[in-house]
Amino acid sequence: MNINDIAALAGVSKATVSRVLAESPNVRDSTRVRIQKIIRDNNFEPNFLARSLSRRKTFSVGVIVEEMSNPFFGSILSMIENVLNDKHYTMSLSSSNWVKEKELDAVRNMIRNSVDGMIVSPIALKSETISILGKSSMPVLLLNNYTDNPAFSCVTSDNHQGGSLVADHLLSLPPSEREQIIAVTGFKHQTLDERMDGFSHHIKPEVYEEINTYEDGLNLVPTLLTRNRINEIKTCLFITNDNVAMGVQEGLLRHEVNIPGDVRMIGYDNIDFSGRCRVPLTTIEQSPGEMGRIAAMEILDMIENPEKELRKFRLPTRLIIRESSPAISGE
Amino acid sequence: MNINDIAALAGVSKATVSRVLAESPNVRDSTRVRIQKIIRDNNFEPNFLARSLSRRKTFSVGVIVEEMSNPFFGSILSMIENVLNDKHYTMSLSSSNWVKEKELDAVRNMIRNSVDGMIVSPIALKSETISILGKSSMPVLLLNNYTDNPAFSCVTSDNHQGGSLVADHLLSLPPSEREQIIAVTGFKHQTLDERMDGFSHHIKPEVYEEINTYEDGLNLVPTLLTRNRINEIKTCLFITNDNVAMGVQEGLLRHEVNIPGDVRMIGYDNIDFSGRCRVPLTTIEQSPGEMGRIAAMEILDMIENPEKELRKFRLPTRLIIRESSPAISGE
DNA sequence: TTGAAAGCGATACCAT
DNA sequence: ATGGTATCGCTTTCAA
Repeated sequence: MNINDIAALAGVSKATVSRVLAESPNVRDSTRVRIQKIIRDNNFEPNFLARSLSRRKTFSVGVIVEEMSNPFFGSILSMIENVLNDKHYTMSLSSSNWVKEKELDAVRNMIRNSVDGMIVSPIALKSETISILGKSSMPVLLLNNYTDNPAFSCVTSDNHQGGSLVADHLLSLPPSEREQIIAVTGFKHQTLDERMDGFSHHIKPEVYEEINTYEDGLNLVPTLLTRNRINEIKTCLFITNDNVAMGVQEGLLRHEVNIPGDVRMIGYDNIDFSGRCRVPLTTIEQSPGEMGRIAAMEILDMIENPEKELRKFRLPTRLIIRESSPAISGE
Repeated sequence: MNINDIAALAGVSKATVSRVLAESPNVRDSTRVRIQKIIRDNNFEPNFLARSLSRRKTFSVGVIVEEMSNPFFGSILSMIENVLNDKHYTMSLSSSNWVKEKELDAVRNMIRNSVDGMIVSPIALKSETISILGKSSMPVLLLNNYTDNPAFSCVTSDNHQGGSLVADHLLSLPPSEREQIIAVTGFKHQTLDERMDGFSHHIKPEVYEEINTYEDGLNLVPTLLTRNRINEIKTCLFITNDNVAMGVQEGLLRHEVNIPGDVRMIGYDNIDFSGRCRVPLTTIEQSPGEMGRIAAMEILDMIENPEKELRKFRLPTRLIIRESSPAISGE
């Protein structure tokens, strides 16, 4: 069943049916109604491939994230999808799973599928992906990454500020509460670098890197005990990811380290469970939903106003104080 | 830049270029190599809209779930996407957010976009969505819902078995450990009905319904205390959803109810944090990743073998015993 | 091994 | 207000 069949049934040309489909006013009311009835009766749905090919517009937006089972991205994606759907756009979703070849394939695929624009959370900024996207004439918005490159709009959380909020919090404590400061972070990624950067501005912590998962966090604890003697020296732990922080907390509790008595902990992300774990976590809140909303609105704006100048958004973060590191006014 | 341009540059017809694109063997090696070089040099990517229109095949699968920020669906979606990508298919994703009109719109949209098949986790089985899908000739796989309707393949978790595993666990306890049994469940949905069904087969619990969120769980506790006197009568609580169970647990702990001393708790889902909360939760494990994997494999199989008969998968569940309701051999 | 030409299912311009 | 037709970019027969 296609537009020709409908035209034949209605005894008109397919041009007229097309006009009805496009809700053009240039159709006599009586014919419009007649055609609409035939369309409904036959459950006819226009073929968007053909329409897109002809219109050179797909009403679809490609979205690429590093991983989609991560609740942080889940919130972002959910919001992106809602906004796109409201505006009658479709979301085409891929995840790179942190491998650059997959990311590049995903980009190529979206180009081949003629998406109207892309929202990409790139693994890294120096990459073939970014260079291809930069050359393409397609509207591209970078999520979770900031670049000066004028080819891209950006929506990120202000990670630098987040890190410095943590530093401020620690510096507000009496020195006896922070005899030793240790930072735990994951693999090289702009977001984490910025968090560490903001944090290290006034503080020079010892740093553990490449601690990426809950299990990594759990396994780090023996090292912290023997190498850093955290049960003897009053320690503050800044962990740049709540999920990892959960692992560390579990490890500490298993070794009967008192939180926050012996060790203070500050995480990052404010995932649902950071407020619900054994010792609720002081952490930095981001706004994934808001990031998704702005990203989606912005890419649609870029698609519909190609000449508009690109914008860079940096969303503010907020320190959430909980039991794992309560506030103490520092005399 | 399109296939004609490439053809012109290579001094051949577009038919030949098309053959090269399709990796047809019927092209002289020398011309193939020459054309490939030109394609690469010009960063030419074939237009899949045109290809799909001509081939009547999009290599895309539509996926509709109730909500995507839910980690259960996150795991499913992530696996579906991986499998699809491996086979060079694309995932087009929508969420209904539990509203039927959105679900129906999503289905219509996917039909218009000529997806090769659909995986849908429907809000309900009696609905216009299902009736439209049933009539369509497109391969459709129902996720998280079982139906005898031969038009659909199904991939579900064996919720009935899950519920009865919980019942078996409780019945294995000495009667003094279960003076009172209460079930807490959410809104009407096949998965929850089946869990309750399997559970209630040998047990007739008092049931609280429409308890859907963490907060709902938290707020239920006062009622449990006053109405069911759970701090006086040794109570077993079956909560058909771990997230809600977390809320109930938090509420109980705030009221200084001892778990499992005064009240035993059993949840359902085995989400990441059910093993990490204050009193680790005895629960039923599903395999969302496995569900996603099977669903994706099956829909691809259906797409590529349209005549094959449809299958219904019911994945087994497993009882995970943790502190919130430890095992006791019931004398 | 290659090319010419007829689709695929819409849109949109130009007539009438 | 309506119809005829070229067009979007590619695939696929049929001939040569």
